[in-house]
Amino acid sequence: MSRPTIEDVARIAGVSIATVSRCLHMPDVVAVKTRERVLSAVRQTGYNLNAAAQSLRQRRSNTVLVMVPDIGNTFFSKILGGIESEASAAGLTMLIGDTGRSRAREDAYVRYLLNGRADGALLLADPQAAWFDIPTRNAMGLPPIVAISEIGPDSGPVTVSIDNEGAAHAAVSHLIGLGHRRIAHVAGPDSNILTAQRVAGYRRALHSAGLQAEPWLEFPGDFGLTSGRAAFARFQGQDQRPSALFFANDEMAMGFLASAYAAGVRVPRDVSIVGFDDIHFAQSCIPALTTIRQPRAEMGAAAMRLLLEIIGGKAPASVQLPYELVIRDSTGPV
Amino acid sequence: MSRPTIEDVARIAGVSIATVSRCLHMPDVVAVKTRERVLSAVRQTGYNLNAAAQSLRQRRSNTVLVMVPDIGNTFFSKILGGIESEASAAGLTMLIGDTGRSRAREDAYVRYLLNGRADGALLLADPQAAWFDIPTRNAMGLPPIVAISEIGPDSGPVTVSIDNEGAAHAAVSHLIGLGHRRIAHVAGPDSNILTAQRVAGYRRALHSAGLQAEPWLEFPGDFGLTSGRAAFARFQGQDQRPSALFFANDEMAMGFLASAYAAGVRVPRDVSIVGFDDIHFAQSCIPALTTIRQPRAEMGAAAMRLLLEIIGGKAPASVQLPYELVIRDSTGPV
DNA sequence: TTGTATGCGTTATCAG
DNA sequence: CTGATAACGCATACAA
Repeated sequence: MSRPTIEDVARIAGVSIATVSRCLHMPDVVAVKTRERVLSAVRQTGYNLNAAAQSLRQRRSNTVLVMVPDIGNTFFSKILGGIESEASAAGLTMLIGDTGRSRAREDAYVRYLLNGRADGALLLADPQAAWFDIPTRNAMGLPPIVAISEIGPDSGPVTVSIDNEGAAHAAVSHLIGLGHRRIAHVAGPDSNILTAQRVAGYRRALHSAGLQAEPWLEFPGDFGLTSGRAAFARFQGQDQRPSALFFANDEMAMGFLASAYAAGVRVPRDVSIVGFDDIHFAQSCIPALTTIRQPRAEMGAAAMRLLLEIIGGKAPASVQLPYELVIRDSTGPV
Repeated sequence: MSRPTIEDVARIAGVSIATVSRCLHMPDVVAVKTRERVLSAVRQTGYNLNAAAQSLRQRRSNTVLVMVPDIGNTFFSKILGGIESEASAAGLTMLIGDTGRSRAREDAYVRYLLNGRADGALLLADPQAAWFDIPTRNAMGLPPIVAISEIGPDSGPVTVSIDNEGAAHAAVSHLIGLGHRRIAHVAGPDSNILTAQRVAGYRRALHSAGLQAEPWLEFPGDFGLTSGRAAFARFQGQDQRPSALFFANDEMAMGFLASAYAAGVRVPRDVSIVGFDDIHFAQSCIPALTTIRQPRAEMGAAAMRLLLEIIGGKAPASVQLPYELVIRDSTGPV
């Protein structure tokens, strides 16, 4: 048997479909007795609104799509929490699409958006394609997009971010303040816009202290555990070992910590470590990780609010939120 | 300006809307010249299908909804990967809904499903409500649901899981084999069905070895880092300290490890630790964590395949997948 | 190979 | 307060 429609309900309640619809959306405009009859018919049939029909008629879906590059990356979870709370407060359902940084999957979600299944989107990563060009989008009346964090300042879309360069500067300055002079940086992947910003902050901090930025102190990385382990191997192989390392994210720092521990290199006695992000596990690293906290829930919430404004016809400006240096046990004096 | 419709395309291409539709869905049935005219008109207008209209007409949405209890829990990411690959192979878009184990949010996603916005759902957690009662659902022609892992055997829905009791038994037997006799278990939350299964396996393993299951060796927990730390506090406060602990998940084990390290208690020298799940960070714990690996990608893929079968009208049986005891460095002889 | 016409289930407008 | 009816944009059966 097939799904009951509004018509089935109407017939059973002995009213017109218009009245049923009103009972569902503006209950107080219909007579109490009628309303009761209708609602009872709704229960009796197990009726549910057909979203496709509703959405076709109303020209909106009451859904936001959040495109995430990698759900497995714990960094994103709290952002999602912030988004969700704002979204549901506005009566929207938040749906997450995991692009896996794959072009094909990203395309699939973009199509989803273009097909009108979401009223707008939040983008948590550098898009693989340039489909999001804002002027074009707006001209065509397409659903708006707000980007979070991993996006360049000139990319077009409205953005929520922190001052990545400043944060990197603060992290490295903390190490310098502890007396470190030979400080390495383990960078993110070249393809990621954040990488350049954090490298720039690292270099600027060195310069501010009258230090040279040495190429051999800039380690490659890809945000993964393994590249943290690789960084340790490289660290250990060097004649002039750095006394401190600043990592472009926490996960790489954790990989380094694991390798260091196994090799008998102690943190912070032998080397100081600073991460970036303050992910959930940073507090339970051994030792607990000094890192840059991004206000993730706030970032998500702010982005969602921006999106709602845009949907509402306004044209808000991008937002920059404050970061925080969280000093734990992985950093110490030289 | 508003979104172009199929009619705009038809007008510009000088054909009927039926032909446009055919160009999009059955291109080879339309003359090459016509097709070219149409596709060019599509490009020119920037036309995109209206999913609501299509879905209303076709009575399906080509979408699967995956309900996750907590996106921040790294355990779920690989499951999602497995689901995604099967889903996209079948031409379906995978959408993730994060219920946050909240009844209200779960309801929102269930409504989403009931409203026909997804053709089926995958449930990665114990539902908060009993809305998923299968016989009722099928009778009403509602979208099918397949559950993964965290669900009781009699709950109704088709399920993909591992033998949790057997896995717990294997973990504890491993400890017993190493000579441990006083073995504690840090359990999951009572509300979670897995908790009882793993406790049962723990007890059975003790009994098999002629040991008593002592209530004071069963620690409460909630799957969070903090309850792992609490377990350490309790462990340290005991007169007769266990020589080994089996945790109902890796995250709690990690919390324990961090506290133990800080207190100078060494693993596995002073105490052996076994986790459950083999999450991403398990290999980078200090020391690397012995744990039970669940074939997460496979579980996701299997669940998706089951769902597709059900959507296709079949009535497949539940599936149980093999687990694996991964022995790393956190367990050693007494 | 193409066009015409109908209906998918709602919401909103307009009368009554 | 309630009912009839016209879109919404598309896919498809049927006719040409």
